[in-house]
Amino acid sequence: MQEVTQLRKGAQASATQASLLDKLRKLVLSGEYPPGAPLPELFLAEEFEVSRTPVREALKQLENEGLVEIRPKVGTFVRIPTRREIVELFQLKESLEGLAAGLLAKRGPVPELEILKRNIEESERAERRADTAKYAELVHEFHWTIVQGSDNSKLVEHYGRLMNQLAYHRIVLETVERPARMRASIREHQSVLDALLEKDPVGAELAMRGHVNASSLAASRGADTGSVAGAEKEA
Amino acid sequence: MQEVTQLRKGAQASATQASLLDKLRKLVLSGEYPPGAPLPELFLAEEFEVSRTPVREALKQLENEGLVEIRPKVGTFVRIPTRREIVELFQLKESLEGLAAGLLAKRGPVPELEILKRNIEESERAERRADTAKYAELVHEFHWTIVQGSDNSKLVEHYGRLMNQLAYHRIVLETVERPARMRASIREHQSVLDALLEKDPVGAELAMRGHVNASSLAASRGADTGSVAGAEKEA
DNA sequence: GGGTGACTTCTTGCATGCATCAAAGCTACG
DNA sequence: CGTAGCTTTGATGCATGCAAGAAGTCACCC
Repeated sequence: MQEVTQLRKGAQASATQASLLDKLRKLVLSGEYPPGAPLPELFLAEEFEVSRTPVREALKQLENEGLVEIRPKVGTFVRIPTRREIVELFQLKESLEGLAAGLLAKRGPVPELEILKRNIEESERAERRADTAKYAELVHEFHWTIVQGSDNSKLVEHYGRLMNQLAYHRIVLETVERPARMRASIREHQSVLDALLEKDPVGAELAMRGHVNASSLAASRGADTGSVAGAEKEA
Repeated sequence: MQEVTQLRKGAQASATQASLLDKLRKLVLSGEYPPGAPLPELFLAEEFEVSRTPVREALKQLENEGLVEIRPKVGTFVRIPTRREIVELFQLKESLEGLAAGLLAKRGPVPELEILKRNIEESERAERRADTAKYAELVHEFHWTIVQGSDNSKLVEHYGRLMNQLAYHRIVLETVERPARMRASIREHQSVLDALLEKDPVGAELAMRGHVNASSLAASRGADTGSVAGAEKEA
């Protein structure tokens, strides 16, 4: 089957570049390559059946996104975010999501509000069923809906970068924070939505920030289970 | 220890690479290559006496920073930020600087406060002398001092990316907004500092946001210089 | 036995050749 | 005169060769 790919290599054209970056990002974010793991260009090149050049470019991009660290003449490694960085990112998250909520509130009646309403209803059902997986997915959707509803592409862009770096800790959030805070979290989502429906930007921003802050606190408290691999030691 | 690694991230990378990126960025930001101008790899390679490879990597980075646009198989061009993006970026700026001011206020007595105090004093002198160049520099310093004083490296990082994209409009701010708003702006700086001295995070954040917002309004009002090259055609 | 030095190996960094593709220009035809 | 299709051109995208540097290894000397 690979033969076909080989033969058609020319026809794939630009698909290579973007998809390679996506694949690599996914592998890093999913923990397939754990923090601290080396990512040799040649290895990846063979793995994905391309030459070192596109792999190299993808790695550079990932470095820029804060997901890997390139040490010149040494190698590329999956980055280990420090505890401090996590806290910093959560502070940013609070601010950006607050901004998003405020902007969305100013937009008046938009389809996003209906989506959020349904999201909360579904969340309540998931909570009653104790379906934490579904619940986690819904929470993720809720936050992204608000950010994208801000109608500010630059905000979405920065938020995306931020969330990529927090992707690891989303796992923590979903396994530690969620079960304990489900009820409270849903209530907070509801107050955000209430403020949005009343077109109250200040209220929406404050509600959102309060919610994110509460989640973050719970998350970083629970994050003391960290240190995935023993690669925490730095030279 | 990890801090050191962190800090070096931007600075390192085999002298050629980093300096090449800096040079290119500077040329784009300064307007040496105006918006819409093509940036052929080969041309730049000869210009800087390196091969296409490092040029290519630098351009990719600049694309990631939002300064250039790479159209596959066509070429790389200096990016023209749309009016809308400018507005979006100013919204982000307000939020991030507000966050920074709040965080700085929480930090208690730090050397930054003294720096800000002196900055305002100097600004007043510059204003009396009608020295707009010096004044512009001081304003820039004031804002950056607060952001860096937030002691949040991720915030600094995102803010830097943002300001790079606004670099063009800094010129507008400095030529249009400044002269008209000098007095008001200084007063606003003073109220930010007052809140900081009182360790009032909420007050500091609000003062900062009010100030940024006022500046942004003035700036976008004056920014009607848009549509530079004719490459604006949309599909 | 401990430490120092050169070496080996593995990795990246850069240069360059070739294939590919988008767009502009030209030709021929309706 | 206009337009469709072909050709030419110029740029990127990718592959690959080569050199340089950083770590770890091993032998050798004290």
